[in-house]
Amino acid sequence: MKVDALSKAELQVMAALWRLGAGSVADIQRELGKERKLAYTTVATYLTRMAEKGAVTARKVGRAYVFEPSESLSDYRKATFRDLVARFFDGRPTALVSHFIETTSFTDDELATLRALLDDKAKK
Amino acid sequence: MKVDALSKAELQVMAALWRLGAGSVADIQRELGKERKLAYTTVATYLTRMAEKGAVTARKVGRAYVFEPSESLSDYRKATFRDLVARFFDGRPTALVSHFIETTSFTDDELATLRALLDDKAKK
DNA sequence: TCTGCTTTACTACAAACATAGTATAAGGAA
DNA sequence: TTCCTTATACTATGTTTGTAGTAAAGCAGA
Repeated sequence: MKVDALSKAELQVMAALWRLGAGSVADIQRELGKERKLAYTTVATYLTRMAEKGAVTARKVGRAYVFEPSESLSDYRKATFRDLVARFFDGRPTALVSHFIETTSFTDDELATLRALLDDKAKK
Repeated sequence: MKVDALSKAELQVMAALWRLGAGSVADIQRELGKERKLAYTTVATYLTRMAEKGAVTARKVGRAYVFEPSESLSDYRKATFRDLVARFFDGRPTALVSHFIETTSFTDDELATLRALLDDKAKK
């Protein structure tokens, strides 16, 4: 938990892990390789640190460890946005929604979709 | 600019500065004091670093320097959310709004307000 | 069994960060 | 002018981060 205790580089590793679901150092390095080129041992170092911090869990599978995120991406996202809403919108999600509605330009389709969502909400 | 190049501690100083608009080391230390207790010289060190990074500007007023944010809170907020939208919602603000509408529970009043906002948008 | 890969363990090291002390200068009170 | 009080400048130190190398251990093929 407490994923925002991760450094930038660690977060990127975490992102790769979220994409994979789970994986070994080699898997993760491969997945990262698409955008970020890091030595195998560098990735291993990050993973070890992250395991110490409790951000990932490691279980031995045969010769190697398989790592897994301790927190799901959606939980992380939720926590991140809760923080942001707290910081910028006084903790009121409605304020955030208002802000974005006001400052975004939508297509007619998008407007319709959003309205439908609100109607749904109202019905319940 | 480029406020996300600030470290956590520096960001807190920045937040205090945004609240104040502008202030001397002493002012900022006082403002920070409410949540965060830091030595005067520590605050001064941060401010100096931040000035080097260009995140704040310093002008000598009498004996002391008065610091001022180089980027407004609202610009910072804008940039922050643009990043977040990019990371979590594939760059589509609409997706963010949808997400929040779906996951937030609104009062009737709030729903009405949001709907009114959408109507406004539609009219334009 | 010997030889390679694969993988972990341990170590390294420079840069950035968090935090603050000391020294010194400058302005105001006495 | 002498002495406080502020304020800045410079220095310091422990920690975290970013990045990776080396050594050693285990298993797989020849």
